[in-house]
Amino acid sequence: MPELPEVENVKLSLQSQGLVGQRFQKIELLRKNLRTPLRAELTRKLPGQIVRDVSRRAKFLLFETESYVLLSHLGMTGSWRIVVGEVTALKHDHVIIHFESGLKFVYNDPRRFGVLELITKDQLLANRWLKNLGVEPLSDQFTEELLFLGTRKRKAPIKGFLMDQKNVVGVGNIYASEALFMARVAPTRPAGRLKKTEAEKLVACIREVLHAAIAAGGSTISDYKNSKGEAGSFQNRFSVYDRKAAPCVTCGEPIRARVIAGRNTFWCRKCQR
DNA sequence: CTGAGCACCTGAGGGC
DNA sequence: TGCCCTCAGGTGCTCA
Repeated sequence: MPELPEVENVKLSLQSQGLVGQRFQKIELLRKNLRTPLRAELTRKLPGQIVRDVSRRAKFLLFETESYVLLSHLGMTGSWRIVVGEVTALKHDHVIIHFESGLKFVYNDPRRFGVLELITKDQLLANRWLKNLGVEPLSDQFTEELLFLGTRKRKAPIKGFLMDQKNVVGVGNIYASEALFMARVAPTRPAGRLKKTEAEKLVACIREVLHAAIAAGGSTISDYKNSKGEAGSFQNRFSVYDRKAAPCVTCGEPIRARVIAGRNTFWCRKCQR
């Protein structure tokens, strides 16, 4: 479900709904596992803690309290919703968090590829989910040098390089295709054959696509919603993603689709080289 | 080290 | 209507 723009919008909607400042009262675990075990320490350690900050690192949400950080990854189908008053349990609700204010915070995830883990603050850098993550694409650290030098001698397609979270984070299957289209680089191109000027262009296009998608509330293909239940609209502006055989928005050539780096990939063979 | 393929899981949609 | 197949926004593991 969610790439960087969607996770960023979940973060923003949670902030606007007043999650920061809420004090945990009770945590209900409705099952034992998501992708990893839901540890019972969640129910013991969080009560009494206050949410001090909600942030995002790569595709993870970080709920920070005085002593801990609650890490949440939405996998493909995870979602958080805030409920005022009684919770009507839905299918695939797995965790219900009660705050002292009466607000409820509910995690739903049909495929259960998500992750929810509590760590202490001093474990942040060493944490297994966070320690190997690459640079944030919207930060100053994501530069053309990094992309150019990082891709030298890489033979695999550039699209896979962009989706590998060890290199740059937050870019998934949708935005890799969209950014490559905007930069006019074919997703099949061996990463090491990227020219310097193209690396520069690609960095700018990744930023531009992600910013535009964030501003549009993310992309809702089937079920993505922010914590207020609002869908995104960037799917209406896809240039290539999920547009197999449809005319290229630039030249009219039918959009190609093929599995690259393990995922269905869309591009224009005329515009992208 | 790199890169490819598979695994995890449920549900939606298409073909028959 | 029902069955079977394929595919889906992610990512860690194993193997060559």
